[in-house]
Amino acid sequence: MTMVLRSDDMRRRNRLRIIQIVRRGGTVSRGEIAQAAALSPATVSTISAELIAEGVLVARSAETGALPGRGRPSVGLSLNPRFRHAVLLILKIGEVHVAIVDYAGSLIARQPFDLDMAGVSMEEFRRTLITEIRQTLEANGISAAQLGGISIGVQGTTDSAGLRLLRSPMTPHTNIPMADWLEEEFGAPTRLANDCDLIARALNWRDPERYCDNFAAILLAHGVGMGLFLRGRIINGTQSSGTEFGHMLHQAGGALCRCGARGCIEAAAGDYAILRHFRGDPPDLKPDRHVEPSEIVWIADAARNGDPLAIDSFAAAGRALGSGLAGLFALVDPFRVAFAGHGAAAFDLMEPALREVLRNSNAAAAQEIPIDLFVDDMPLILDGCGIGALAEIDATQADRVWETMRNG
Amino acid sequence: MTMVLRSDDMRRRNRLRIIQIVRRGGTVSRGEIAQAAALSPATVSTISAELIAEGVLVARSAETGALPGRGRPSVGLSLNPRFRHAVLLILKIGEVHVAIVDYAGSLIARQPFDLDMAGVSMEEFRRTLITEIRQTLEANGISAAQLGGISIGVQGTTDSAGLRLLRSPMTPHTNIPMADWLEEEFGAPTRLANDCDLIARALNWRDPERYCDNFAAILLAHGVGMGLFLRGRIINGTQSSGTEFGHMLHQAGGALCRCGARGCIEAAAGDYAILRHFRGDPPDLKPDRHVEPSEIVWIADAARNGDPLAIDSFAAAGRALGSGLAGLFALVDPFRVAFAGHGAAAFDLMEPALREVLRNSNAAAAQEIPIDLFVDDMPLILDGCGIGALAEIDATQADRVWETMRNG
DNA sequence: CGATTTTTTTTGAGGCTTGAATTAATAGCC
DNA sequence: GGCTATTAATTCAAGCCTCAAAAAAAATCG
Repeated sequence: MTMVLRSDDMRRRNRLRIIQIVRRGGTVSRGEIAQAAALSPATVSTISAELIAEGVLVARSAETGALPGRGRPSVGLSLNPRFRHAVLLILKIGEVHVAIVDYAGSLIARQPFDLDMAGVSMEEFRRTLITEIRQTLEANGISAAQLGGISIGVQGTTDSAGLRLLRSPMTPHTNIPMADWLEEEFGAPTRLANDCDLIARALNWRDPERYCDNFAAILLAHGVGMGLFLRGRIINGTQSSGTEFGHMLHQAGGALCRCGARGCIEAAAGDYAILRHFRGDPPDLKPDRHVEPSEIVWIADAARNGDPLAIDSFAAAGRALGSGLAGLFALVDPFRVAFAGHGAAAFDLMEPALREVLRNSNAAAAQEIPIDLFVDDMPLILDGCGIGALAEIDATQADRVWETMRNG
Repeated sequence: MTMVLRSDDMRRRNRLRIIQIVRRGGTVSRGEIAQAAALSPATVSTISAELIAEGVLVARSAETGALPGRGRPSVGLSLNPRFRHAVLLILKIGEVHVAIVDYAGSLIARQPFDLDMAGVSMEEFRRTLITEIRQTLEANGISAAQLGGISIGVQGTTDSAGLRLLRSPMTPHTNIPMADWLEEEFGAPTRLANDCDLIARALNWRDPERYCDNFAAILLAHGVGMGLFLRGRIINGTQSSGTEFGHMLHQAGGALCRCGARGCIEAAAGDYAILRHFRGDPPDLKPDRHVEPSEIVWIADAARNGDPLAIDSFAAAGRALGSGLAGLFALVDPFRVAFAGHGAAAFDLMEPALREVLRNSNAAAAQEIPIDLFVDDMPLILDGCGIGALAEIDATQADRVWETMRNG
């Protein structure tokens, strides 16, 4: 019979639920799963046997001893790290990181290499990516069959489906079909995501208590980006990914932004804006294409030593960020904010101005919002990228693989 | 056996799906339902028999003849209008509308009455509502058993759950537990919703093609509110309902708003703001508590006759609205906007300034957004309120009512 | 009036989940 | 060491649910 529709639907959901519980819990006994999933022990037993047979889960090999209890000891189930692997690709200005995570989420390889996307053709870019991924896979002995997916974190906007890089400060090329490239080459599902969204996802994964329903991750780097969660769901553009917080208007006719407009938040709070302000350059000076993070550190030091221009540079950045946040807080009430990226190292210099703007804003209680700092954004981006790739594989795996039912 | 968990879950979903298909389609045959729901005819037959036995659906009583085909004629199923009724309560400044809809969505009664919420105590307010609702129910012969729910549309913000009116321009009272009042009194589930959200919901219901994933409804009246859909879901505040578009900052240190802050969008685009501007009153003059819509019409006529101050009043309003929209468009890409309320009758006077602001904004293609006008907001609010109440009843009805299985 | 056509219902089978019973695996105690 | 108590996991029979196929129903057409 071909009845594979409604009934299997239930099974699919329960399989996925069990996988997710194990992913979240690390090592979980069947009984604990049953409780967490609100399923009967019988069902969990059946499904977990299936998942073990398919190689998705593994049962504890009888160590991890010293259990307190008296009766039959419970057997911990965990994700089989070797079931699948995912390739993570993090694109930054001038460099690319290739990483591999196993199915349990451990980073088993990470390889950065220089690549100036601005200076190469699309074809060259494509080939370089493929070569580097292939090399990393081979160096770690990952076969094509083991590759469950590729996840890419980028600066810039992608299409809604996460298949194309529409535009990015990293390159003058637009509408780059990166997912198609890699899916064709490696035969594994590939998705792009905005780096700020990945940071937000990583925070949500790492600390679901703190970063649950409503919060934003703001990346302070050369530009300014935001990943926004409202009511537990990530908010994206209607046509594209990412919320373009950095290009909301801060000041009409204000400083020149990388995007060509004037008065964007980024044009006051991005690295180049702080540097431009500190140098005393005119606000309509064309933004630098790249600023060494060390320069920002240097300006921050100057500010901490009392340099008035440096102090004012960061205050201006704080005001811009505050004004953008005030707008959002007016719209949807205040929420928790995490600042990430090397700019967060100078957040103490921006915070007074930012809080001042919030205090004077229309949103009640906006000045009270909790703010967290994560200076090193790379671990978060990798984390978020990995979570996304693995969740995708999990979803695939919810559909039962019939062929594994062959012999024994 | 008490096994009522997983298996029934599937049935519940399919019941709900069928009810929703009939609600959307009006009169639908079993075969059409099967196709729309991607269920087998057998399943639809079983479930619809159940629903008919429970009184949720009714089969066409064999008129509506003149079917073209040859074989057995299909039997149209439709919602049983008499299955349940819902009370709708629309609160406006100075007046309340009580309405009753039947289960099929027809408005079967509507009664406005004057009530100055600002001038009465909470207790008095409660009693008046209950009295009016009771009268309307009795006048239409609706028993308590037939009352499936109460839905309330309000200006102002409610809590996330839709149980309390947190604050509203209609009254100085705050945190009014309206849902508790009426649930206690009438024994029917009661929910509050912001009027702008209701307008957005109504548009989405009426024309799902046009108002589908991303759009906003902006209510132009004494104040300015917004109901926002992103990715097909309504966006609300993190602590409260409604997106407070009207209180986003338009101009730092600008005109005085009803909310006490300065420079809100509403303080330039609300009725009182237009009137204040036209009169030449200082922008920090305390806003009027009420402005007759006819005054706005009068000013609009003046503008159309060339009065420069009137023209400028509406231009200022258009600029404020444009600046708020530009901010949102920068954040999440441009989307379709519907303006509702009597202020929309003067939209032609605001549109040039609004489009001008968008044209100069950072959001690409923002000037191209389609804008629709709905001068009469009341039908939309009633519609949205009714849809919401009925959807709630549908969801309840998805759980099978066992007692109806008694005899025959 | 019977043949044809289209819709709906009935029937039997397969899947899924569940509570209860059963089996498995360990610690404690004499 | 052997027995009992205890807890975890599996097995089993039953109840739902959906589905495909067959049967029935209700028209039209010739």
